[in-house]
Amino acid sequence: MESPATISDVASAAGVSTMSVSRYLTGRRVQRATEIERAIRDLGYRPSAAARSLRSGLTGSIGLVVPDVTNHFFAAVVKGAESVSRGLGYTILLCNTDESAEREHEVLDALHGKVDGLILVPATEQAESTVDLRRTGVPIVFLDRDLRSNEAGFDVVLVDNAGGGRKAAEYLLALGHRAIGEIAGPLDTTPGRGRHEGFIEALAEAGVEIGAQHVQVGDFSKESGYRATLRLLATSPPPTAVFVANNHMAIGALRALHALGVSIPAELSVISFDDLELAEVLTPPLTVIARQMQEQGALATRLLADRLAGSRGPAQRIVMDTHLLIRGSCGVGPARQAHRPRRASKTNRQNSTPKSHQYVKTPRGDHK
Amino acid sequence: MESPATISDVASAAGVSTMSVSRYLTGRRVQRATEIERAIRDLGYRPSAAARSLRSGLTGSIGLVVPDVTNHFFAAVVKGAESVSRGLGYTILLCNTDESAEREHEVLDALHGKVDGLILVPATEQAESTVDLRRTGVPIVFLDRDLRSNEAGFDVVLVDNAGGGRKAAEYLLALGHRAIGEIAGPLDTTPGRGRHEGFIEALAEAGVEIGAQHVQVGDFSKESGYRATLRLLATSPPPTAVFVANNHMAIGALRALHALGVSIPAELSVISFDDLELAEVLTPPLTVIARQMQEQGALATRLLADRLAGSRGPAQRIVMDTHLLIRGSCGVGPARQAHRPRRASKTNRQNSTPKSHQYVKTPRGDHK
DNA sequence: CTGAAAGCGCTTACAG
DNA sequence: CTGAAAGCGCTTACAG
Repeated sequence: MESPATISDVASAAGVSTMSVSRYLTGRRVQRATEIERAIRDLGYRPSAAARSLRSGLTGSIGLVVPDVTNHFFAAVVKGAESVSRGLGYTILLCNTDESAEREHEVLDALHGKVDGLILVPATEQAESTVDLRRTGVPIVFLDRDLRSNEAGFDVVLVDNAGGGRKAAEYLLALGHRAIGEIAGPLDTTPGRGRHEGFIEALAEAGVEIGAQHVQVGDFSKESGYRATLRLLATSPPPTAVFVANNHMAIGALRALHALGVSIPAELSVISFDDLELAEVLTPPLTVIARQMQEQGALATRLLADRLAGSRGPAQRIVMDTHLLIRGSCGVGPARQAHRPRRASKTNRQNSTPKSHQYVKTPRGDHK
Repeated sequence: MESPATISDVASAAGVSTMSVSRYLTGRRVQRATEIERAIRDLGYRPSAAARSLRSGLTGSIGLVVPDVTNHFFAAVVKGAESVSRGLGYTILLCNTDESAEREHEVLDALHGKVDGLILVPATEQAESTVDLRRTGVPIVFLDRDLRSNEAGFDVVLVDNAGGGRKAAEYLLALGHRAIGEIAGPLDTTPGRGRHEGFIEALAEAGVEIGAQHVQVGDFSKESGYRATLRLLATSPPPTAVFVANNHMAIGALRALHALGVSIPAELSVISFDDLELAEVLTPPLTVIARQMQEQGALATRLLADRLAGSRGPAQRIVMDTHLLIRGSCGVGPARQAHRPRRASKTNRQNSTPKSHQYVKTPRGDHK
């Protein structure tokens, strides 16, 4: 394999200086444009990205750091970001942090000097990492999660977490639920805390108290959603409805409910934050708080690109809206079931929940 | 913001030459190691990736080109590749092609000079693109799809598509199905053709013919799976079982069946190639041909890394195994239903399918 | 409009 | 082990 042609090779072949070739490449007017063009084609010349980068200090790349691409939300974010960035001439360097601050640190290290800017879903809200981030020297846009103290003035593209949690609560309340559970995300993350607070606030405003044992905190993983569901069902009395704070925990919750043969919504109403790809073909179809996922990635990318293009001004804080997608996983609660009042049995504890709430393993998948 | 420290700054501060700093950075023995170390820390020195890249001709990055990250299979591949590559010190440049050869061309162009090697899921099998690929000059590993004429000797990491298609067919045959349909992928792609051929071959060996109208070809998208399902159900008589050749078309198929109120597996048995995240909580749980998805990305990355490390030798062709995951979406077919023989009504055409196969829209999600 | 010179920040030979 | 020089392939001023 012969070594690739350089700008000098092109210049010699075209009988001009390297400067003329450089000018031609950047679209400026040159005399011997045709000769240069032919030389480039004949030699198969491609400008060296490394040399350009060294000279200009620019890489033409954007770093995108997410917890986990296999989470459909982040996959959608990546797609939105990739689509916009390609349109603007940037390529995307993708990294997973697996929700680990340590990995995040490694990853930001590995990205140093390889990107002109960063879109980051921080693994932790701790301000400590801010110090590291300022050091990177490149513009950063936070996506979906903020830092606890964002004094550094980073741009952020969030979703209205509190509003989404509130919508979930209000919907369940309107259906007549009063014993309402929550599978919350980590309370030290923006979406975990925001969704939780909006949810709890709306319940409180309606005068509905949620027992401590009805708030089970997970870590946004499927496994934690599964375990939290088991814990929730073991309470006495168990809730008649549950809000699951993200898609992966919802998948875990659905697996647990399926394994236990809990009927949705007859025995438990379920609503999740973020839509699932198969939500509508589940039995029953899952009711969710949805949002525009790809658009969130696209927005963050446009914001970053503006900064890269020199836009100054105060840090932006974009909050995208959520919407309630009513499908079939939430049923009418006790407060609206006049003919079937719910009995609050104070005597029944732990292993002796009321018969109607006993979760027994029943065969599934054999009914039509 | 002051400009970042260079190797010269470190050298001055430590009272040595830039060469000693360079030596120190590459882990070789130096006299004033402690002084250099302190200077690096004090100045917050980070070597310039661009300068290193220009000098060494290496980028420390791998390009990963997939059709669509929001497809769970490719997301898993990305995760596997990212994990392995980070362990080896590479970062991942990710691009989507949206199954378009034109976009693939653009993307490969954008990646030129930014990566040391490429993991590519080619949008098309056409050999024509091979020419372009050789021009890139970097090692390439094909993932999941091969080129029609891979004379160029690229490494490939495939899954046993024909074997998977065969397993699906054999399972449906064993259940007693004889009127079997297929929603195939594009026949000019490796997985599309491979799965189709394995499937058809197994049916032929069993002496079961599949009518032309029972093979509906899609483009691997959800929408095409939806439409193909409608076409399949419009045949007369419709099949009693269907094999869907990928995950996204399976999602589309499930949506169509759900919309039409077709009961699975009573009216139609369904098996898909590639598992779905919610497969087990569907009603009924979906039976699939599964494979190790992340591992496929990881394998391709290791293979590429070996090449980048100088490994020569003939092109490798790794074929990963599939396995049948029996859940609940396939029922017993006519050949094993002695008490309920299936009537082959030659007189019924098109708009007059037998009553038992009339697909009427019925409400869903309200049954337990 | 054009070209000779300098330099972006490193590392690879080459002498000491 | 150490350092002065050269050069990777471009582009930014600077003269003509």
